[in-house]
Amino acid sequence: MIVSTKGRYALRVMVYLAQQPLGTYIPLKQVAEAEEISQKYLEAIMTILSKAGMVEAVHGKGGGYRLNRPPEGYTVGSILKLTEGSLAPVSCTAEGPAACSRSDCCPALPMWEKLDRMIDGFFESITIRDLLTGT
Amino acid sequence: MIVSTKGRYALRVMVYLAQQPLGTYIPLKQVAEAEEISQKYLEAIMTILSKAGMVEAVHGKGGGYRLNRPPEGYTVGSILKLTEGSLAPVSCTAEGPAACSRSDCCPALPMWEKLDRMIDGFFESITIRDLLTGT
DNA sequence: TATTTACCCAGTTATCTGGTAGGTAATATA
DNA sequence: TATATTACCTACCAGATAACTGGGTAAATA
Repeated sequence: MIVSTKGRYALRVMVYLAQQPLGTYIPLKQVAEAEEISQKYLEAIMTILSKAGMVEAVHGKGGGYRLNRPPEGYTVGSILKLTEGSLAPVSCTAEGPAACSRSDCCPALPMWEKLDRMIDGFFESITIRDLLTGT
Repeated sequence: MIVSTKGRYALRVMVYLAQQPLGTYIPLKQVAEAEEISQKYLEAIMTILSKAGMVEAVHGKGGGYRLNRPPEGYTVGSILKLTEGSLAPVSCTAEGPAACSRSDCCPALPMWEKLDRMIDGFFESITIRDLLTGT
């Protein structure tokens, strides 16, 4: 499994926020209820997105989260990489320092690298707007 | 991570067997030593491949494993599906009965399905021969 | 000051990964 | 026939990860 609930929840929140009136802050509680996701779990996810500058967060009453770019400004890849850490389908291509000792003679390595690039290209070619419009 | 060591070890064994003199049975011990893989762990993997008819196994002295098809007769996908169980990158497309309750309105589902088909097509288009020759 | 919100940290339960241990069954050779 | 060699079977285990939960603190507003 490449993408866990963490990344999928993040995408759902971004899509949800993209559907809200422009500029308004949406409290997490509302998102969690609408999307039927554990609010506590979402908190951790949103903090990641907030720290990375993907969303704007405002404390206190009337606060919450909102997007700071148009939906087409977010690629699915950028959100998943943040929340999942990596999208590498095999550890062979994921780790830099802890590289496989057989990497110089591994007959499968080129395949993994190709797959890696393919998956990255796939996710980078899709934006939140595409998810909204079903393109 | 889509592919764990289990699937990667299976591929390595198949490549190793493909490099041996035609028709000879190779004991697991030899494979494990040459590939530096835990023999006990490999046993479990080879039993899966053997039961599925991917390799021929012969007990006793002079026995071992050998391929029963030419290397181009094995797709990487067929081996990985056996050993990994599934290559689905998200649980959304993996489970049949335990399907997601939001699948009918999920804006991301088409994306997951497309990715699923892409990955499947990728692995099915590569054979053990391709790994051998580096094609 | 009280309430509402985001944010931080620690623990929990279940599942999966990558093994290990200790056998049994089948086959060949001496 | 005895012995060694091989595949195969069952069970267990330690560590990591996923997916939460609980109990706070900090910031902002009414």
